[in-house]
Amino acid sequence: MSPKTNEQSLNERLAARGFRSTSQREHVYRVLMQERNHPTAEQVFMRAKKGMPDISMATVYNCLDTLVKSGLVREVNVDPAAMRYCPNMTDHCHFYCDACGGVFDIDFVLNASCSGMALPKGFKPSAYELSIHGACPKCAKK
Amino acid sequence: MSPKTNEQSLNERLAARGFRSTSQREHVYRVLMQERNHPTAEQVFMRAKKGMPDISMATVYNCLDTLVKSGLVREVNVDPAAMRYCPNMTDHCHFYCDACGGVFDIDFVLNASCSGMALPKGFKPSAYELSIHGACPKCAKK
DNA sequence: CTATATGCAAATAGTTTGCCTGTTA
DNA sequence: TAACAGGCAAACTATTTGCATATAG
Repeated sequence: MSPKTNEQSLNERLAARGFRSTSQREHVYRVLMQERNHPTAEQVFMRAKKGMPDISMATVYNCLDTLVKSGLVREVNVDPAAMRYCPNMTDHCHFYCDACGGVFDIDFVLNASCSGMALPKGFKPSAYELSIHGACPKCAKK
Repeated sequence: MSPKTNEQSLNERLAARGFRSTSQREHVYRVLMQERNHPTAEQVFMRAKKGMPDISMATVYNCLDTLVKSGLVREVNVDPAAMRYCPNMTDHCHFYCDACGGVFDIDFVLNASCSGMALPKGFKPSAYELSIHGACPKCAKK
């Protein structure tokens, strides 16, 4: 993925939902793509300020919301304290390390044989989120 | 399950973790068992006040925390806005209806063939939580 | 040009904390 | 009778809102 491809995809995606392309939205998206460790909104804010000192917290929340609505970013909710954001839109789930607090992407598709069999008639699922808690490889060694 | 069996189990469970049995804890647990629709802490508080008008919000949070630590109640985190609580400790996941906001228990066990295959070496899982978003039978009809 | 987005600060919601009093084992 | 738990109110954190200004299309 070249940066240019990402920018194009960003603009297209925003436009597709009727959102304007702004420097703040591009910047927040770039911040998320740069360091993909599932930052909280607060962490995104602090990183975003480095390259754009005048950006405000409210704008970061607005941008994140817009990016989520445009399908470019996904909300992750492993930690009850604060929402975390992830620009990886492929099917995957999240592993939350209870020892170090880290969040890891796990490639994993809940296929029909797993997810469909016990869902009672009438329920129409639109999204699955699987969170796994435990110890990451580094913490498990101790 | 008779009420007496539950009380015994409650006291035993609390004692097993070194917690005392108090009327507030028993009451909060009874509230959760009575109407199992995954209430928020606020909703538990309002229901608890009916039979115990002097109970405080902080005590409700304390009791919920104690019950969770005793393995009698589980935290459910489908809705980012507020934590929800569920006294159903059997293996199941939660279906969150985006239309009406309801939370439904779905009997579902993530068995080894589903959950184990893609987890990279080194990760030691301790708990899984699967949340499904979509429309419940009632809302899907519209 | 005009609808939409930003920046700021104040407001809100959920949850936690401190401190003193009450209760359990 | 200690250690633990509850009540109350204030504090804290994450997020949202209102409003005036700026900007994209």
